[in-house]
Amino acid sequence: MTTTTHSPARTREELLHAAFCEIYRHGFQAASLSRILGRCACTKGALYHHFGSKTELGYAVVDELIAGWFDERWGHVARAEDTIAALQSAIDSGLADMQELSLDQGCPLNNLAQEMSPIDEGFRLRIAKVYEKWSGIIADGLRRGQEAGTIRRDIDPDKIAGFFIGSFEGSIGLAKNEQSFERMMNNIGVLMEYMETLRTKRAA
Amino acid sequence: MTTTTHSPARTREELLHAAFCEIYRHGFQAASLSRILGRCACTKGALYHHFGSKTELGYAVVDELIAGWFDERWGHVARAEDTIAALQSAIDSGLADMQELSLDQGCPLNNLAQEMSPIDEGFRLRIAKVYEKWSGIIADGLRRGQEAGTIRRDIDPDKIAGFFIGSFEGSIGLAKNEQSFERMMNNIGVLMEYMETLRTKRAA
DNA sequence: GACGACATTCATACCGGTCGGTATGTTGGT
DNA sequence: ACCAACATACCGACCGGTATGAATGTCGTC
Repeated sequence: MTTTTHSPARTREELLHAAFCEIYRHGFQAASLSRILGRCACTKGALYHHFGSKTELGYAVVDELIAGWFDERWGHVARAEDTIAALQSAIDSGLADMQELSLDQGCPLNNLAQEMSPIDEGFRLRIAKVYEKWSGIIADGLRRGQEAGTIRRDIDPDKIAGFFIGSFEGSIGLAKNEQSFERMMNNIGVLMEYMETLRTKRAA
Repeated sequence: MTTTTHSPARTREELLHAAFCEIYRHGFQAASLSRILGRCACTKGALYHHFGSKTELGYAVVDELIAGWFDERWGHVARAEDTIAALQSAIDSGLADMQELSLDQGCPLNNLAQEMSPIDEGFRLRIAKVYEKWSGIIADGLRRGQEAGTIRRDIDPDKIAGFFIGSFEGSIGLAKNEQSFERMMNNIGVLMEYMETLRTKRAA
């Protein structure tokens, strides 16, 4: 079991991580295999042993890395009693990452979505799956609130969930171009103020 | 003055248009000069006569094409009495374009912003200029409304303008990945409902 | 437990194609 | 004669992908 060199799974993970970094910085199309390999000290043989093509490597980054990070950040919303408060706490706890990463480079998922979804159906479907899960968590939470009487019944949870995600991603994208942390916080602040208006008077 | 072939200005415009189309479809980095040239039946000599590099060609697309289109669509908001109604009418009048273009390809400016702003300061500044003008028009309109008593005085026009643009672009981006016109209309609908809450009770 | 057959896990060298960019030639107007 | 406005041919660099071979276990057999 113990090997002097890397285990095969370890090499695969290193490739995935290196690929993600290059894709995050330059986009998928402009991320060259040689730079990815240089970043993790692997060779092309290792890459094409674990992945059939550059595209499949990109797919794996979405499925195995990015999708997991979204679960880490937003998963607890699914088990929270107060959905709106849970969204706020997810934002607050990710604030450090957002200041140092999202502000410069944006959201990895949104970057890929904007670049690849119109030209590669495989990327589009994989990205859509992540968005659907995220959206479903929020919508379900709002529905639970409606049943519990804490969220207004005259709003459509699916619409609101889509609006939240769209506004959230749009705010990161705008702030990234403006290089303004203040812009990002302002926009998210307005968004969360709006979310608060979805509570029933009884809940407030 | 009359020439049998193209005038120099005409050739330049054709290059700009072809470059925009390729950049819009594939992104700036993946837009190859050979495909751009094939699209407008020009040669590399013509391109490098009018533009110093591929990057300068891209800059010109932002400055001379995209910026102008934003003025066409949103410029009238600057002269409108009811800013929120003017935003709604700008959306309504652009609905056809949004259904056939934005839904598949997204917003040209936002696409470029997400791809290029982190890796090329020249792009970032040119794109920021367009966003600032757009944002300024909306914020100024809201300020006029505040002075006239039709817009609530407890809101910050600059914050709201940034939120509007972020949500708007985010909604287009989300709908583009989901390929759902309904998602886009839902999100913009929620956004405009929120904008309506910015009116004073007197104005409503 | 020694040994050979086999599969896994890579490393190296190389491929044709395309990239952005340039050097030089040609043409038409003034 | 001169210069703007191109057209053509060509360049080295780099791209994604492949062919081949070398280690390194893995496992059945005796």
